[in-house]
Amino acid sequence: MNENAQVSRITKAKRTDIRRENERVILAAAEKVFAEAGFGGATMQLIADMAGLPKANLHYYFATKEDLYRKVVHDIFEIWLRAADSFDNAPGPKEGIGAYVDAKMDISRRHPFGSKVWASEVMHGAPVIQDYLETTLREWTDGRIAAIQRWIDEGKMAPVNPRHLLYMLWATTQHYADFGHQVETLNDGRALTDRQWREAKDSVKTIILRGIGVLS
Amino acid sequence: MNENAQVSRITKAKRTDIRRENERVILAAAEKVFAEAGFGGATMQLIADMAGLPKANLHYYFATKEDLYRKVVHDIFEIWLRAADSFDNAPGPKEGIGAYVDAKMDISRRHPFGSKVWASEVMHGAPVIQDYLETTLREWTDGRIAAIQRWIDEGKMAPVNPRHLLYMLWATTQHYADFGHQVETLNDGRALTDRQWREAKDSVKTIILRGIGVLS
DNA sequence: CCACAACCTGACCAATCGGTCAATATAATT
DNA sequence: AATTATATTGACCGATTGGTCAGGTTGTGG
Repeated sequence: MNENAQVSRITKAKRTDIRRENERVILAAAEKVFAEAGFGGATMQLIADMAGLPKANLHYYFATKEDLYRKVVHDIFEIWLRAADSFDNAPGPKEGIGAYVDAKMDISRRHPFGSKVWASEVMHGAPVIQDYLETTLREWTDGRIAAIQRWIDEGKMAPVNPRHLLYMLWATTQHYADFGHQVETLNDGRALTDRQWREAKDSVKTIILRGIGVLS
Repeated sequence: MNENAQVSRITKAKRTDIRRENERVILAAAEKVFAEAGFGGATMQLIADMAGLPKANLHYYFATKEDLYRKVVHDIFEIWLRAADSFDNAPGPKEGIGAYVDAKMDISRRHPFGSKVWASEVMHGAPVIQDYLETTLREWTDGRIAAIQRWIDEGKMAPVNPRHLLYMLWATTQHYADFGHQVETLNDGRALTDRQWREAKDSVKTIILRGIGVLS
């Protein structure tokens, strides 16, 4: 019985793995195709080919193209939000904003497809994640604005408009993902090296931190 | 004969006007639809409806969907490049970069659709304007980098990486167009007022100019 | 007024799309 | 070994797409 239970657990895990692995492969392929072709330009056939599965199999795991897309957008939003943790529990703007830039730049480098999908979604009027913008993002933004305002009130940084500072952080860090192709083209068609990514990070942090008066 | 010539000139101008006016209407509709739906999601029928013309009429003026798209992208690129003039003939970084931010922010406000089409095009790997990136944009960028470097060498601004400063300028100013929907949602769903646009401009300029050491 | 060119458009077409389904194969349970 | 649940897939379908075209209308120069 013990043996049976053991086998049962193993094989049960195997079936779970099939589903999880296939969903993972499909989501990865979808993220890339949606990023490169947009929602309208992406086809289930293209995603299926990239995932190495028959198209009908995709519909077994994700009922519709929109369901699949929604999952992709949701996943990148989770990653995006998690980067916010760098902001919290920071003693001051230098550490908090510095760490946030680092985290967002790392996301741009490691999840360029997801970043593009998110950008594309917002650019087209956020048809499927409008509620996220109005609830979660709204609350997150209000919280950070309050934190920045507190730093200003405590004299830890120059009095700048916290909202526009946030927008500047988002825009600048996302640029390296969303406009990565342009950045690469202007870099002789080559992807940025480790050293170049470090220089980009440092440049962004230097200008912004000095811009808010926490660097000489 | 004089009368005939006069009439001829008028009527000839009228025919030219028909073409020019229809092309204008079609391009305006196309810019909006491409921006809101992406190239793949846009349909000739939707553009035709928005332009108030039969679909077949669109194909009379623009042979294919891609031709139409190409023209839209080309037009916004021209506007984008023209904003660069603000950069030139400036005595120093404070005036040059300040004027550039102003110009780019005005473009984001007045041509939000075009900005989105451009962003979308680059995000999807610049399938139709790759040559622009490699030639015109490349030369423009190299020129401005040299100009910024000259300012640095002359001690007119802090020594920052000119390339990443440029990227920051592009990203930040474009953000208000490309992510305009997000900005609007976080502004209680209302478009920015004149006053808010002015505040955005001032915030961006203050942070960046202080960031490069030309403001106390 | 005539002849020619430019402009307009409803009807149509092949291709492709997202999605369905019945039949089959594989894995898990008893 | 039999049964059930899950996973797989080729073939198919209605709907929509970009694009075509023949036949019409309108404007233009002689």
